[in-house]
Amino acid sequence: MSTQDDLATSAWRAMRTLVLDLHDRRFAVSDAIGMTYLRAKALRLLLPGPLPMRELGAALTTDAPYTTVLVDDLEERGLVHREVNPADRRSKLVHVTEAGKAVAGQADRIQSAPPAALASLDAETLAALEQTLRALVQAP
Amino acid sequence: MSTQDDLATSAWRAMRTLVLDLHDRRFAVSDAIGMTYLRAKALRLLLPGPLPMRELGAALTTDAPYTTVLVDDLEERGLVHREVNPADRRSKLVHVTEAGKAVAGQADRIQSAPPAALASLDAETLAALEQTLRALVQAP
DNA sequence: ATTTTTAGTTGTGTGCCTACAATCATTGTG
DNA sequence: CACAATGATTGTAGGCACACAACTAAAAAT
Repeated sequence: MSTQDDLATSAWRAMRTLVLDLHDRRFAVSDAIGMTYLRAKALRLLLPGPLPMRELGAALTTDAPYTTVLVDDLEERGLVHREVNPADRRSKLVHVTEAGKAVAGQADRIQSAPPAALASLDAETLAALEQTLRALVQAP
Repeated sequence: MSTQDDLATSAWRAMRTLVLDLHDRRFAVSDAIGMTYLRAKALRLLLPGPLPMRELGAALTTDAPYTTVLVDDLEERGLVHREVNPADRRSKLVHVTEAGKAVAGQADRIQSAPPAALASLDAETLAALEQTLRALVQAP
């Protein structure tokens, strides 16, 4: 049982090392698109559909005032626009513009490009890895 | 070939989601030990042995001036101390104190605790995952 | 021996993010 | 209707990390 825990810890440590140390893409992303990682994350979150300010802030773990600042900036860049929520005129829905989608896609392409060593695993190993990881993401 | 790339991208995305979104421990760490994640990282880097300021800064990707500020802070907290490098009296070796080791250990325990779903994988799947991830970390 | 290079420090300025208080408009509740 | 609660905004203050310039001390190069 101790071995099981040790293996899990080792696997988790390796995963963290890969993502945080060996292949951290945050610098590359903000460098390529000329804005901070948080702004890129906001655009990414808006891709599936518009969100009210409040929900966007919750997803970014930013408080309401800073969410306003952030969306102001994205709006000035033409990547996003606000619309009053017809269901509740207090709230505003944030939509991504076409330009915003382009930037989000660019950021996603950089972030999601797998490390060379991962891409060149043999087919079976890769398939098994992918399946296990996907299950872990889905897990409760 | 396209499938191989897709699998690699999917695996990489899942890994990033796990580490960055679902099980980000940076808040928990800095909250528990009362200092920023970067300071905790510095302590962790010094665990295997003392490092000159320059190498520590390189490992943290901080420039020389900020490395000084950072080590000043850790030294005031009693977690670290400087000694002139006997081999080159220009440079200083940063050592972790016993108190520093305790804090680093605490941080590491929080960071390295694997998610429940990972720890409860069946033995074969976990062993295969661990082996693959460890190979990826070692890869050039 | 003079010059150049390297390691570290001090000081200054700046950007991003966080936190909190106060305000306005709109919605829900007694 | 009066009142409280909610969504968003404006303003302010602070910490962390980053970047640049200038300086001291020691080592290396010529």
